Amino acid sequence: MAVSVRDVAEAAGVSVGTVSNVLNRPEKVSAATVARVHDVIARLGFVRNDAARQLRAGRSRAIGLLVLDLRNPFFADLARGAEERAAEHGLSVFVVGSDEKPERERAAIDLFEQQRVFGMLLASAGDDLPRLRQLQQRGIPVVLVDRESPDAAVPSVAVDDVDGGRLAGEHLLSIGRRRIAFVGGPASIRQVTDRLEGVQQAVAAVPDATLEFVGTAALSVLEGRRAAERIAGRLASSRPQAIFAANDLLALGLIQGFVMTGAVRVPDDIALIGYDDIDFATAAVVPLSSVRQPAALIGATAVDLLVGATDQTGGPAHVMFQPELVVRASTTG
Amino acid sequence: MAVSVRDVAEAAGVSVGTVSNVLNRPEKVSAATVARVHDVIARLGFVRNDAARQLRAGRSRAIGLLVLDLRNPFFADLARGAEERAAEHGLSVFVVGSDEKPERERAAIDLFEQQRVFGMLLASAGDDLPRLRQLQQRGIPVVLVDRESPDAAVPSVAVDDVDGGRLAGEHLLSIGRRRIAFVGGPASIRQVTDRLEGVQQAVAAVPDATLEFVGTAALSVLEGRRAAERIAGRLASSRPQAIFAANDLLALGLIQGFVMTGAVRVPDDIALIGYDDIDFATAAVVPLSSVRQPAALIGATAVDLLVGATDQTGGPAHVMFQPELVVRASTTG
DNA sequence: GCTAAATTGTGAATCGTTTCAACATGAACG
DNA sequence: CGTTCATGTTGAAACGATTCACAATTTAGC
Repeated sequence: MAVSVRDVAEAAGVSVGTVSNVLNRPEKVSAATVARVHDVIARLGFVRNDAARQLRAGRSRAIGLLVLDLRNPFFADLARGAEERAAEHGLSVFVVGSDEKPERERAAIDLFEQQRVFGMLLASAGDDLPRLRQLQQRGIPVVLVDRESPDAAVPSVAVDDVDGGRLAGEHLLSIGRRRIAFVGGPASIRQVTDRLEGVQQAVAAVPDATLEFVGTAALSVLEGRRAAERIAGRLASSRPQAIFAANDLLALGLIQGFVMTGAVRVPDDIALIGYDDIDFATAAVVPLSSVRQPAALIGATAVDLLVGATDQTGGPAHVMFQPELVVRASTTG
Repeated sequence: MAVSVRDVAEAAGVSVGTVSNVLNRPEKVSAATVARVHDVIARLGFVRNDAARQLRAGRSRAIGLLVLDLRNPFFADLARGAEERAAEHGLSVFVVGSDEKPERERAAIDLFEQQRVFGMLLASAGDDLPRLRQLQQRGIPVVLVDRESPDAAVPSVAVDDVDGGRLAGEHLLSIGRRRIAFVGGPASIRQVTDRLEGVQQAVAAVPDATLEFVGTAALSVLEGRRAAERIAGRLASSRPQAIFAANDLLALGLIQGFVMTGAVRVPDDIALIGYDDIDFATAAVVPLSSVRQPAALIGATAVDLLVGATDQTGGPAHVMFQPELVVRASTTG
């Protein structure tokens, strides 16, 4: 059906080896032959078959990127950063979202392995250390993204989420709030537990401050709205004075919910801070305070680590970025 | 290096053909052999090589999905809808963003072709009809997404953008505004021109109404903010009374810009409506009116068309959804 | 004019899986 | 006992690009 190197070779009156050389090492072939072969390629509409190249080469020219949630702008930015950097290395990126589900995560990693990807960037919850070691042993480089490596042998690029959580907590305390609530979940997600730990530390340092945990089923706008309804449904006196949401999607959902019920004013009744500083945080009803992470840079750096990890033989690298507090109206009051 | 069927066959004392049968048609193999082979597979850590399967099969089990902008939640939703439906068919989806750049679009399509994807879903600007015909001729099914097919032979699933534009325009006129502005661009993007055409029709139907075109370099939050600054910088009397933004990202940027400059109140001074009805529209400073498109459904339907297009031999299908007006505070006044 | 060296080009082997015609083996039947 | 059938299993061919040792041709050097 499709045109192959063999067809091209025949039509151009050369051997398949020469066609391959024209494609991959044109300097090894006389100018006249290169031109002739290219003519035939254009005329016949020859398109290289990646599967065959890859089979021969042993690995693919694509990177597998697994993210927690494609709909979260933070991960979209991260993916774009990775894509851009990968393109500079002549690689492409295969993005898959796990939707926070461990089984989808496993399925994606299996798929990547079957595809013999160049390497994997894992920005999802998974704690399957043995699996990661196994992948490395099988020669597939892995970089953990947006999460600190639990194992020194696995390179990682992350932002210090505990520190970010502390930053958020300290900020809420600094504006005089004492009854703090952390809204987030499920606890299987590392980012959630780290950020919670950070705010716990901050709260523990102030004698009369308390921390409440409000669980959610996911890190989505919808779940935020639900949490808001639950909180607004309580007696005003038992509501928290400030909320730290595990990410901006939740935080925006919370604002939405509070506005809809009308019972809670932000920041007067409850101050609110999110995490990630996505574009939409600025445009919210009440512009949202947040903890910023350099999403695109994280993605780009992860690709660099992956490429470096295969080139040089130095030990695995661990890059850690510092989160940055961004104060807006939702915590100004 | 890696374990192959040959290794498995040898270790299990069977032929490679039998190993393949165990993997693909276990009912053809005796239960004892199936069990033995599976044991060996687990022990040796055998992982199928997709490249080899694909080379043999002639095509990949992955769908290529090209979108205009990965960071736009509308496309993220669309991608998720496609991914989910594809999974039901045992297919995976390779999502690539073109960032509105024709050359990146071409590169992505070339990549898909080299990968011998199962089919392509194109939700990007491209008007390269000959290329599409060529792909079809070469046996690669193509479905145009979120854009009406300019060629009956190419199946498509879309929302009537002209109608959506008219809906938005009529709504702005119905609340008494007469000096309307359309903010969007570049004009190379079909969605932009279609929506513009729709609002033009609506405006043309009302004698004293006028339409102004305010161009942007991209459909992003940042570009929306810039446009807002330009508009807010004019004399109040020469500003439009209502704005229809080509999508919600732009609209949210406009709101952000207007709030920052403080010179323009929404909707009192300028009413504002966007397009796509992304999740964040509800949570905006001023909840944003919008024109809703069933993003996930569009993605899922596109996959169905692709799968159907290869199965049955009926003519190419064209699915058209109707957009829906969603009125919120940004146009209530 | 002859040899050594450089330049071009060749073609068979290879990657790992699937397919399929052919072959055992054993059971069922008359 | 010989034939037919069903059930399991085999092994070689194919998919298409790349590689690499080798061959053919040209150029350079003396």
